Amino acid sequence: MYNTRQKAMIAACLKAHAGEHMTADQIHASLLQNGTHIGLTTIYRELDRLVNDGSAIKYTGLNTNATSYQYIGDAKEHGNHYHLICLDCGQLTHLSCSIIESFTRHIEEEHSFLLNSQKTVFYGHCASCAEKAPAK
Amino acid sequence: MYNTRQKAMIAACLKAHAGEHMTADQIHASLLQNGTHIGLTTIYRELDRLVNDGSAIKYTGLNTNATSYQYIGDAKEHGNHYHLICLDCGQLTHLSCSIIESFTRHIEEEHSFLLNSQKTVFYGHCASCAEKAPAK
DNA sequence: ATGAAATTGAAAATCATTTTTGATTTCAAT
DNA sequence: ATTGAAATCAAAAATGATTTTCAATTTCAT
Repeated sequence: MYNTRQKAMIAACLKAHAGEHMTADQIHASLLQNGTHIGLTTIYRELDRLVNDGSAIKYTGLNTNATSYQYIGDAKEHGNHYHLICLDCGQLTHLSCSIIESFTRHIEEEHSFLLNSQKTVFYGHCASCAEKAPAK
Repeated sequence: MYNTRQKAMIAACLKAHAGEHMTADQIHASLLQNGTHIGLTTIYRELDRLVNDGSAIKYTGLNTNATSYQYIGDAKEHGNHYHLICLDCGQLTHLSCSIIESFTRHIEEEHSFLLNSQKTVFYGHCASCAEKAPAK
């Protein structure tokens, strides 16, 4: 795998926005603002690679219809943690808690299923959004 | 909301395939085989309604790129349960287990997040697929 | 039976993503 | 440094799932 300016820039852009998730288009636009033009095709290709690496998560079907991506750290360091996404505001929270291990183990031992923490995303409502919209 | 033949047939088709998930196209084709032609537009519209009702789940980004739907029971009876999907074979399992409540409560009390069991899907590997492909 | 409101569905539009293709870049070997 | 094969890039065209439009049809409360 060759190292290219494009790969570096795309990864850098995602890292720079580590708190948010971005669509391929947004990354494209953001890079343009910094004077760097990279083909959308390349951005899609590279995002796929980052997701496979485990360096980014891919979100489909959030409030919008466009797929978005978020940086979650270099391939190695992502321990066993999950992500919570608010269905209203889209805010993402990292869930790092000892309960994960016991839960994962239970699912594995009692239900014969190996959870994938990278592909699984918990959807729901964050505290502030849950207040606004009364329980349904 | 008016009752129509189309609504009935689409729901019936999903129920008839309760174990699997189907794309809009597959439903369209399946109905055709039974001699019923219903516009794709209508099928999409109706599927959205079923999902909002909580009578069906919508899956995006499984192995494929097409969205698929699965019947999960009438609006009322879907208690607090989750769904496990195997990333390899696509098999869906219902997770009804007391651990859900304690897990949900923990997330709510300790992490201020209200999980939505309809929107959240656990991805991973079922027992038989996990065997075939050694742990990665 | 009547008609307003809801629904249907064909055709056209949308739009994110993928494919194609040919040019360009990387980097290991010389 | 030069070379060249493998990898990568990116514009344009294609794809294909989903949505929108809108006129015709159907439902059901009155």
